[in-house]
Amino acid sequence: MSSYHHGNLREVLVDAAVALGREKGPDGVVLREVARRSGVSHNAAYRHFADREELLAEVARVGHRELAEAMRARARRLRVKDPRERARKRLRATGQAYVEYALAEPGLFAVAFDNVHDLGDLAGAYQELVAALDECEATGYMPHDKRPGAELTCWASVHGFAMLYGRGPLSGTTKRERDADLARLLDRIDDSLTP
Amino acid sequence: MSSYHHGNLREVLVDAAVALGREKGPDGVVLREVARRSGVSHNAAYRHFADREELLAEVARVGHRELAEAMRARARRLRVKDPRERARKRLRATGQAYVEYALAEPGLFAVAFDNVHDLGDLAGAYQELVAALDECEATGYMPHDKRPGAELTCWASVHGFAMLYGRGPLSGTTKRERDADLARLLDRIDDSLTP
DNA sequence: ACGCAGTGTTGACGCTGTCAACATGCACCG
DNA sequence: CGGTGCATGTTGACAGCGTCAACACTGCGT
Repeated sequence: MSSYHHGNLREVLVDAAVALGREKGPDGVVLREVARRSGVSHNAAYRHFADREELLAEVARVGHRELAEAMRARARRLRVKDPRERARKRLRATGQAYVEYALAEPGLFAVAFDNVHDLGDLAGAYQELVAALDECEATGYMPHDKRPGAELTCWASVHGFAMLYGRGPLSGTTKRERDADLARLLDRIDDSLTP
Repeated sequence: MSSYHHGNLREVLVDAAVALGREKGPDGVVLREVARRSGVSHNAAYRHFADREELLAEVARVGHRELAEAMRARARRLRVKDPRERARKRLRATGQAYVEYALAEPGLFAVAFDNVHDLGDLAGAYQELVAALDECEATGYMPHDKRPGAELTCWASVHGFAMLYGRGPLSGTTKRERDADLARLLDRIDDSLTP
């Protein structure tokens, strides 16, 4: 054993906790299992986190970052010239990335949303949505009177979809059918924001 | 003690479990606490439920019923003559009742959605939504080409709203502001379903 | 009158989060 | 250079949880 004092135990613990969150969701992030996987005694984590809650919050932060990054990455890949068409596609891509992340990482997504209490925690993802909507308005794709509150309606639709198809009552749906349903949802969002 | 054999312990246990679910959500439904509140030893519940999961499923069923009933009650109160206007108001009322139940009973709502695996569990509430949409189509308020998949978009919007404003990142919002946001959401649903 | 199936109880096990007491080793101060 | 204090890791304990096995009571059908 190189050192009794670990050096970067905190980081190792967070990594293990994130792995557990990814695999099994919020209830899978168990302090003693995190310690086991980190090759350290139970209780070692208490030198770095006040309690389980605090470790979970750290895992949640990782989820928030990954979600925001997934949305940003998807927007960056857009190759459209026409400004209005670009704005439209960008809003769509934002929503699609949100749902796809939620379905690809159900465990982390659940942790991320169980441990969020104000909008600031989701600043990254939220600002990506705001930027997409701003572009829709700036290019004239969306009329000004539809702009207020548009974040909420878009977010709610997409978040609800992720919930219903993730661990929810529609989780049994085929991927094929789910994709079609998502496309339709995005169509309706378009309809609701354009004149 | 009137009788060693209780008679209707199962019912008593479910009631206690429902009360706990209402107060503290899914994690609050603790077998031993349910037994304590029912004035019975821990383990008594095992004569009526295979495990905690099975008791939780029963609590969830109560949530499903209450939700469906809240939606039905709201629809029944409608007093509108003009068929198209009636259909419009009914759809609105359905969504509003859904959100209001979720926010009024966050604990039970969470239990209900954590323990649902197929659409059949929510048959009551779902059929209320289907009926409202059918009426929209039948009266010509909604064009036929918008009908397919309309359940999903409506449900997703409203469910996402309930999540975000319930235990989610927007739970800090004023009731006043929340009501305004909900009204706007319902407006957008209207926009997306009408030509 | 009796025995048996249904229902409730007691006690145990291993798991969890958390607290208190103890051990270790690095960094700094004399 | 030698000691010491503080950060960090360990050990052991406790209560609470879900669950299993063994036991106890009770009333029903024969």
